[in-house]
Amino acid sequence: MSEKLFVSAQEVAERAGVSRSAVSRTFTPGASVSTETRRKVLEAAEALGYHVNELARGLMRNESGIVCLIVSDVATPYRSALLRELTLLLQNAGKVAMLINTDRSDGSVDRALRQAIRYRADASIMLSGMPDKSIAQLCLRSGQRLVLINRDDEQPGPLRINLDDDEAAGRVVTAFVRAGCRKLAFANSEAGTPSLMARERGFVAAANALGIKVSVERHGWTGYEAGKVLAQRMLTRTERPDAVFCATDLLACGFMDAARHQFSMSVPDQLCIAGFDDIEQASWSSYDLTTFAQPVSAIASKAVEWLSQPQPQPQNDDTICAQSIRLHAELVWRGSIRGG
Amino acid sequence: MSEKLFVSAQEVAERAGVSRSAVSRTFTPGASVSTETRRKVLEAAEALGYHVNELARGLMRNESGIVCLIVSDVATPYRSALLRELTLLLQNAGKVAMLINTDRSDGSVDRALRQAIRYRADASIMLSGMPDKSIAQLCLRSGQRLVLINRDDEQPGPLRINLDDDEAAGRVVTAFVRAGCRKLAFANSEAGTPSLMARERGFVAAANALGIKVSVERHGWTGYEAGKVLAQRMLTRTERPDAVFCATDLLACGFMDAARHQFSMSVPDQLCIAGFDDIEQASWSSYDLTTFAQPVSAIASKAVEWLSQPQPQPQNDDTICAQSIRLHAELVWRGSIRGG
DNA sequence: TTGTAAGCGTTATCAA
DNA sequence: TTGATAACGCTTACAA
Repeated sequence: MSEKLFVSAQEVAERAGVSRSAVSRTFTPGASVSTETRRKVLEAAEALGYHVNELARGLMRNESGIVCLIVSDVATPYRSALLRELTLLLQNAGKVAMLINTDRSDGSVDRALRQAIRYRADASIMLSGMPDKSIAQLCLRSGQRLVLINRDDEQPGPLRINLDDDEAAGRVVTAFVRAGCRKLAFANSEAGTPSLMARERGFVAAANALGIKVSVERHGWTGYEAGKVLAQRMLTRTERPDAVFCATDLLACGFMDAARHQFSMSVPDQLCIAGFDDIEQASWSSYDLTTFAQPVSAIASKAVEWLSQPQPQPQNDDTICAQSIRLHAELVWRGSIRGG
Repeated sequence: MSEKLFVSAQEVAERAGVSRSAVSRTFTPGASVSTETRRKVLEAAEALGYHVNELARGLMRNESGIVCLIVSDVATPYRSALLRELTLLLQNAGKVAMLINTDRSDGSVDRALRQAIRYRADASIMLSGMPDKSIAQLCLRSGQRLVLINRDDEQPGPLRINLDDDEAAGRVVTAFVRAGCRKLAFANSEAGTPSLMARERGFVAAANALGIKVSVERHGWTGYEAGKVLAQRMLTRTERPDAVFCATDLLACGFMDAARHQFSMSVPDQLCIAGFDDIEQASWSSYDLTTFAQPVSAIASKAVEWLSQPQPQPQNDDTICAQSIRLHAELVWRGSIRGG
């Protein structure tokens, strides 16, 4: 807006009595400047309140330092925890996070990626949604790196970080059975994201392998309220489950509250419950929920580490060095399953 | 990085058989282009996968479209809710959010603001911390706008959004007294931020006006665990309070859990509790907490609205059109105080 | 309505 | 080590 308000390297150079390139070099790590010129420049810069213009620098270097975080439901405990970790590590790596909110509307994710391209982000990290194949390819062709966290393995993108959801789900079955439960249930949302579905499949498969049938119910969008509704549905049946695995902690909290306060059931005596994510609330005394911990900091550091590496390889247009990382979700034992 | 990967307006112009300025105009709302040229340009752009370079555009226009959100403890329910609202509204206003995480270390906030300057952000919105006066002045002189949410009224910055914390605290006293409570307590953190202290002062003052003494305790950093510790301290005394106002919902949840599960007290029969923020968890059945709602969306829309206004006025260097907005925190009645 | 040309604040190249 | 000079990709007078 309006008249030249920010101080430019030119002005600093004039005041310090050096060339503008001397100023540039002073602020470029690893450039050769004599201590004397450096001192003069820094002094002038300080006095004038000069700060490098990253817009111009990014234009020249073809590297903006910006990393886009594409995410929906930022206010959700698990998402915000991951966000915290990512922004922290990005900052330490000398990058800066641009936050783009998506919703469930059509094209929301694509718009986010286009935004990332317009700002010439060095990379985009997707925590939610699935990008259209063509737009993702455009990102990659443009030299933008793409990281997909807990997204589909089918999705395009050079780095994919996933958990062992299905295998984890199997471990819950073991825990439930060991606690003497035989009437298992799985409470899911209708979101249908790959990780959610993998948990469901893994749970059902492991139970079936033991000759146990699982009643599955899906409702809403992975929130507390949906968990309550699911409980209302499953606990009003003639044959109540004696153990339920909820696809996320938020569902589990809602389920547990409904079971206790609306159906006067005691957890874990009459009903064992397990969740997934290990959000902060899972450890609160009122819930004391047995759950799987998302290795949030491991996820974040894998992602940022990968982004900080120079540039993997020459890039042949199509499958650009796709890489997949599978992390382990640790079971956190608490009081919502009998006989820990 | 490597060879020119992104498509430039130049290339689009060549393909479309027009000048580069025609391309520029096509992507500038309100510029004069004939429908025919526009069509040709859009076609070529689509085919080539062209996207305006906001870095270069920002350089020219002296307006980056970037708004920095400076915040600590992003993963906290209230903060992340505010963050959600802000990013959403900013996007709708055609801006983009840059997220900068601060911590309690010295200079953390100043570093964040310097980052904002380097990226030539149009504005910075501070949800946490207090900027050094000199760096804040630098922002303002540089033409960057500053919004302070729930910060000190003393702090520099042209737009300050605050709540009526002290007045709200007074209303809790009334509610407690009406419920028959006489032994009041206030549970605070050691953070000492202006809004927290205002709640404390308002509560104590209103109680004193009624001839009631308040026991005040401060501990930790406004989290669930701190609430538990505070409960342990205040409930092991010979004279237990019969009502406690916690400075935030997170403290209240911790306090309530400790009271119930460690001291077997019944809420609200033996102990009335109130909180502040109205985080999602406050409405969960296990807590059912009476609290004050932060008018999150009002806060966000006031901030973004103000940013979207052209540019208030000519700006005389020092106190640049400082403006203060005071919003009302509504009491949300739930079950943690008797006799709602 | 269109094209030409001059900047915006950097960094990179290349002599000196 | 230093200083000119040419990019980078865009917008915006100004002239046609």
